[in-house]
Amino acid sequence: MNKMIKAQKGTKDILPVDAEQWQNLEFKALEVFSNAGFQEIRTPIFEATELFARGVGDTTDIVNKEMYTFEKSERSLTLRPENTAGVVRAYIENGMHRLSTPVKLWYKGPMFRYERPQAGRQRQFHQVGVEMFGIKEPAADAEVILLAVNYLKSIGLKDLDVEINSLGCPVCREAFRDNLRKVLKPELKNLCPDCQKRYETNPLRILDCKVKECKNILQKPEIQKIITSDYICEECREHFNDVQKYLDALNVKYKRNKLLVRGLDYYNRTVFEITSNNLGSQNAVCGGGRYDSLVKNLGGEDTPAVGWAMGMERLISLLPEVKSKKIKAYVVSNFTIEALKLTEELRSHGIITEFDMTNKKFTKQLEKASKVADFALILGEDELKNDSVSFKDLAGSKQETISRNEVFSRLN
RNA sequence: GCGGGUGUCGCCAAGGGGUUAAGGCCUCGGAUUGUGGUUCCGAUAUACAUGGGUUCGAAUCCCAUCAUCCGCCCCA
Repeated sequence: MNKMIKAQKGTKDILPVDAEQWQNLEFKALEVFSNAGFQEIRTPIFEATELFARGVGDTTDIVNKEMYTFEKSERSLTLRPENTAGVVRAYIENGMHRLSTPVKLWYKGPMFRYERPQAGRQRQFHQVGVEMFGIKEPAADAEVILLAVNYLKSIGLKDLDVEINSLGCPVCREAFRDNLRKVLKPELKNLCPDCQKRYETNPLRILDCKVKECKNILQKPEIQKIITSDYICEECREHFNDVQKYLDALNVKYKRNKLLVRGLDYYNRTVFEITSNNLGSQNAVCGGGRYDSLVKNLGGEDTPAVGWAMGMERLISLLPEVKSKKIKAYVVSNFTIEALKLTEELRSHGIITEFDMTNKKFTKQLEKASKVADFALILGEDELKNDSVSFKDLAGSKQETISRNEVFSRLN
């Protein structure tokens, strides 16, 4: 035998047994998002590397160490690690700011990140997500969060935890960042190496460091004072309060998590995450927030936006397994032409039908039928003479001979 | 990039140095000759991740590599 070629590390085949689950997730997405006025957009799987560097942010891990980048004709291209940047690019490039506001889009598809695979993490994985452009008001944040909750409900996931926070705007966040740096400076040497880097690149991320020493340092009163202070400015606070007011009115349960800091640079104001306790350490099924400056940063009109993405593999791992549907009817006959014709006729009536193509012995065909189908339709010499069919319920042992026409009503 | 666990047929597995490496499931073939789901027989024509080493002898002990899983980082 030749050497086996295997699926690459961190990639998986989605086999027929799983396909039904995937189809259901996709179908429900179409249904729920359309209902809320979101339209599907499909963007390319690879884009100019620069799009992600500028869009996602060049201090992020995603851009720094996780991108699948390759050169072709002296262009640097990258397999998309997420889809917000791509959707924003398409929004700008296609002049979608001229469409009536808001522009509401959703997408699904594979994303690629070069990381060590583990539970709930693959190198090729799938996300479903929504983006809404053109609305700066907090109602947009609330609608988008509600949509996430509704989608999860529609696929059968309830009781997940919604956490929200506000990162403030560039102005107030910068002030907070400076304060944080100031108060952390004396402890800089005692922070873990990662946090020492974060101190430079994104000090907010130090807040959710899991290293014990860092956690202890953060407990110091003078540091706590900064962390717990409501640093965001008046306008940002009002925005955030409204978001919460709307969510309350919509009966969306959430927790405020002051340490929630998302890893992508483009977020401002509202950020949120939806997590589950049943996922191991990769516990987020949904992450998102507002990104009011991204469209402008990527060369478009200044356009506020808010959106989220969910990891489809993680959703599926939370869902109970489904048994695949059985074949409805199995035609048992040694008259191949007649079996073919009856099968085709049943299928044209929308009945899932198979017949035995190998023309095996009667008992063998019936044995097969009992394994894969609900009903056997026996078409032998006698039945052919009378233009009838023997209709056998394979769950029990009832069998009766009925006319051809009756078959369809029995099976519907 | 860093830590830890695990690799025996398509799947689940037993065996922890000694002649043909159990068993179960699935699949396929056969027996019961127009009646299946039970039973019985048989097959899957060289399955111990790979490469070294120790040994008279290795699936079993050692080393390396690879794969996979779990955790860190980060994210969905």
